[in-house]
Amino acid sequence: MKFTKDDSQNYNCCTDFSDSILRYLNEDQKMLLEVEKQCSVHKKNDIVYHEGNKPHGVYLIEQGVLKIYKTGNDGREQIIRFAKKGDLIGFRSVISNEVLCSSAKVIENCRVCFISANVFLNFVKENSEFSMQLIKLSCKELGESNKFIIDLALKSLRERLAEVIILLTDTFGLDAENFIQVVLTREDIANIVGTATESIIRQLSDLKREHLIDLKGKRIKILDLNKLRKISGL
Amino acid sequence: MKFTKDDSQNYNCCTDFSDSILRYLNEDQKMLLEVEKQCSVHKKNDIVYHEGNKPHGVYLIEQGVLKIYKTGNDGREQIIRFAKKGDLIGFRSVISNEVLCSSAKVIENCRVCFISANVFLNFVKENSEFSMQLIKLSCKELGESNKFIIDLALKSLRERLAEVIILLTDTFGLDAENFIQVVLTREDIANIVGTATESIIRQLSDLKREHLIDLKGKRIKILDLNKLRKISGL
DNA sequence: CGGCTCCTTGATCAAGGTCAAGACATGTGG
DNA sequence: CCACATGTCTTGACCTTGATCAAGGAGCCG
Repeated sequence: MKFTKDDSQNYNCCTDFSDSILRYLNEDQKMLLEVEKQCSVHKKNDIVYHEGNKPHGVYLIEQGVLKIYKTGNDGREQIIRFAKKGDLIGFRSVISNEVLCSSAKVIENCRVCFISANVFLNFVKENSEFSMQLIKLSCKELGESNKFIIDLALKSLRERLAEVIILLTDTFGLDAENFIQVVLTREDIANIVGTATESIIRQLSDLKREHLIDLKGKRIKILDLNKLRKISGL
Repeated sequence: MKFTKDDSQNYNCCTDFSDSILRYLNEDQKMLLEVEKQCSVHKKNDIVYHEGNKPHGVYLIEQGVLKIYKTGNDGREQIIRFAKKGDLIGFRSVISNEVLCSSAKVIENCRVCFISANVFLNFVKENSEFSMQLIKLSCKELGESNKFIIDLALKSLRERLAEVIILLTDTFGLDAENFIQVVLTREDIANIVGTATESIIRQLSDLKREHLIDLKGKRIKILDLNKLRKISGL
């Protein structure tokens, strides 16, 4: 389990919360946060937190991409979702005061801002607007998780892969050439879709053969989003 | 879509909130609730709410059992969880102000207490203790949903069935003869586990042959909970 | 009794998992 | 810069799991 922490903590980061839930903190809380926050930098494959451990606090993603996943008994991992700039992670376990039920691993080098459990819980207790927004956030995530359950239970591999490609497109956007702006291994994709790496490779080349996507190494280029949407059953 | 509503609404029900999240309401709110609540009785197979509709409010289960499920494109349904006495359902959609993402159907005749969206949202806004508890509740459900995703993605049919039997035991308890105190069709069980009815029947008779459970009609008798736990991989 | 619904079993089949081998790419140390 | 090692991708062959289809049985109720 690798863990890298940059020494230069608490340099001037996280000063802009405008696109995160922290924008709902009041002025006093924002000032407190400036003092209490602990920023750090993590490299690809670093593990920011690991399931089974006690949560020490929450993390706001300043920059970069992480995967949030759980590991099964046989070691296979299932990716639950991704976190990127502006996302708050780790609050579920802090709120419900349970051990962490998932791990967070860096996919693209990132900068995160740590807020200790105490400080965070006080923010929630003392600020009804913030707590309302946090309920909304957890309800939104709950809705997404429930949708995920349906997908896994009721959809075929092909349908799920099409849906994941759309999800990645929505989450990370496309560049000028219509490539999805994130680089994942085939194994990562398999671990989102919930299948074997080889199966993903076969399904991807099917989609390429049908001219719905194109493949350049690990990068995926979107050719026909509408047909993908149709396949995914949305 | 059947829907039965007893005429005798608002008879003396729901006076005891001691085992539900509504116990965190303050005295004023409890009084308001007495005026605002709308109680009703629903028979087996009634649909209390249906996915895709706008949510009008939340429901507290006074008595009985419901299944919370989603329907796939091909009509197959996936049960997400059950609700019983003391459970609050429908709040996710009310909070995030989206259409209902699941349906609720009666499995055992039940009495529910309806609280309109407006009244409920005011409860949340005005009472920080209540809102804190609601965050906890939704985080707890989020944790369970995430666990469900792993099960579906990483576990075999046999493992999942063992886990569901344990879940049913924990949720509904055992009677004096060790029968699980809920009656589900084989199809219902299949729709929790996420598989076909016939597959469930085969797996159930395997477990019976191994003397881990016994079957009397629809009723399931627990013979060896420890081995079931072992199989489920918990 | 006849008409439901639900359960059960057997036969067959397809989707996707697993294993093995090779290709390609990337990175590292000498 | 090369040689090597490592990680990832790809393909083919094969096999297992569980889905589907079909038919019959059991229980229940008007």
